[in-house]
Amino acid sequence: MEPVASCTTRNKNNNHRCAQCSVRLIAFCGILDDSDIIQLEAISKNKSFPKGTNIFFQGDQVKTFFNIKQGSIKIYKLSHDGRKQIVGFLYPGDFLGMSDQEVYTYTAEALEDTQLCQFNKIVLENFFLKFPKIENKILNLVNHELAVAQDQIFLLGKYSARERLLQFFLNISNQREKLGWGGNPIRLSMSRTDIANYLGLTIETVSRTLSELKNEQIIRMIGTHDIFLNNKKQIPQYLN
Amino acid sequence: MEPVASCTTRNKNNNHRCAQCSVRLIAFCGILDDSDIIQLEAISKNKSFPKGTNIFFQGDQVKTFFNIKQGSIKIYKLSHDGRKQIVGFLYPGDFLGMSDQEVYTYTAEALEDTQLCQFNKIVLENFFLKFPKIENKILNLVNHELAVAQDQIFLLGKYSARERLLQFFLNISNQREKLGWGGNPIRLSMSRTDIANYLGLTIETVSRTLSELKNEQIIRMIGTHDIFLNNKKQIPQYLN
DNA sequence: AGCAAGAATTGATCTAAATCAAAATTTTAA
DNA sequence: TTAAAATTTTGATTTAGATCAATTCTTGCT
Repeated sequence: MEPVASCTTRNKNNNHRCAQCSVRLIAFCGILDDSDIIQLEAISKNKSFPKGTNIFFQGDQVKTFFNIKQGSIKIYKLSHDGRKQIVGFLYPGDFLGMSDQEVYTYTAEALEDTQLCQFNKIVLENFFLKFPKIENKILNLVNHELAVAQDQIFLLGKYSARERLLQFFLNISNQREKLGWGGNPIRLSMSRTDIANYLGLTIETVSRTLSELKNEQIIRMIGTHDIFLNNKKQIPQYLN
Repeated sequence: MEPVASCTTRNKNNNHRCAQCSVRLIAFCGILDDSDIIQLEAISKNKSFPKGTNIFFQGDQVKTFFNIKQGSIKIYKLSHDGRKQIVGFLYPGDFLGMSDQEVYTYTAEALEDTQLCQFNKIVLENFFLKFPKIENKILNLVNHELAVAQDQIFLLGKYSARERLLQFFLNISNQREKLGWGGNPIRLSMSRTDIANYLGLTIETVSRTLSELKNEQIIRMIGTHDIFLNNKKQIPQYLN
């Protein structure tokens, strides 16, 4: 085989990546059928972000949208005086980068090596005109993000430290199930510092509460980042 | 004049209510021009909700969407064990009733006598197909709601009681300015109980903190529901 | 106008989680 | 493989805001 043929083969495979994509069923692109998705593929680009790298910064001009294929991301806001608050964790299938302004309203950072599908904002917005279904699906996803944010407001306004952690684990577990990656253990891709920040607590409180939950056999841990929910069905009771 | 003519006149006026509507400039319908808005008018209905009445309940099937014309609304979630958390206040121009599910994920209640513009969900969704601009504008509004919710997460996660109240007043003040109803005083249409609930505090803490802010001349109050920000530009400093 | 009933304020005490401090464990890198 | 750095856990103490408890102030209502 000559190099050109090999290159063609590579491109061919690349041209079918959407059809084979593991998150297609839950991501916005899933609304398109096999024949239409080829057109979306043509305007998308694969991007890799190693652990700890920033995907964009709060205040940057919005020029690109992303679809998460693999990995996980934290999004956080900084206040004028430097306080930081994580406002969400994003997982495969989530859409990232839309804003109500011309600039991103938060910073996005990869929690582990992460694969994204990248779109130029203008190009994708023009694509909406051709396939309004996509815009509708994205509206759906944004509505879901809003519901998740409102749940987090409830958690921060009304839940105790123990309830916050249990709810957090339930959320991750449910998220994994949606991806077809259900069951125990749950891998926590974020540090204790990130968990504490997200839940409006300190690392000390998180650590102490985890120790309590372990003693009471409600959870079990392997190392520091893999967690078993011993009886998931029973956990909602502990939230009351 | 005979009654029929008078009735016709009334209908005529009614048919122009969108063109004259005070919130058109900021609401989703503002994206349509005078000739198109007549069609939107035809599928909309005026509704009045007296103070304290529910517009819909968490768990109800989503059958109608609303546009707020006048008044204000609180939206809140209830947990299984009866705890309540207000997740937002809505004002003229805001779009209400969309959900990521088949059912509303929160309850909506009028804080004062409130005028809404009502749409059947299915009918409006079909309207999107004819005027995709509208769906795009609503996507914008939902993105804004999401940004507001993320700001509230920051507030609950990182701000002290005093900062929460000051930020709350700034938000209302900015909201009023957007409506062209800027300047002091700000009318608080909600009770101390609602403010406290929304800010993740107790009424006692809200009351005490208000007294402090009054003593320090940062705010001034007329009665219990009208509030002056003595130096609005300076307030962001107190947030650090 | 007067008087309940609810809403808001003020005071005293308590407590969950924060902060300060140190030890143990895990990860990284040489 | 080991040592340094970083992360996590555990302990002692403090504190902002919650809770419990009266008053005071509004606001409908007859």
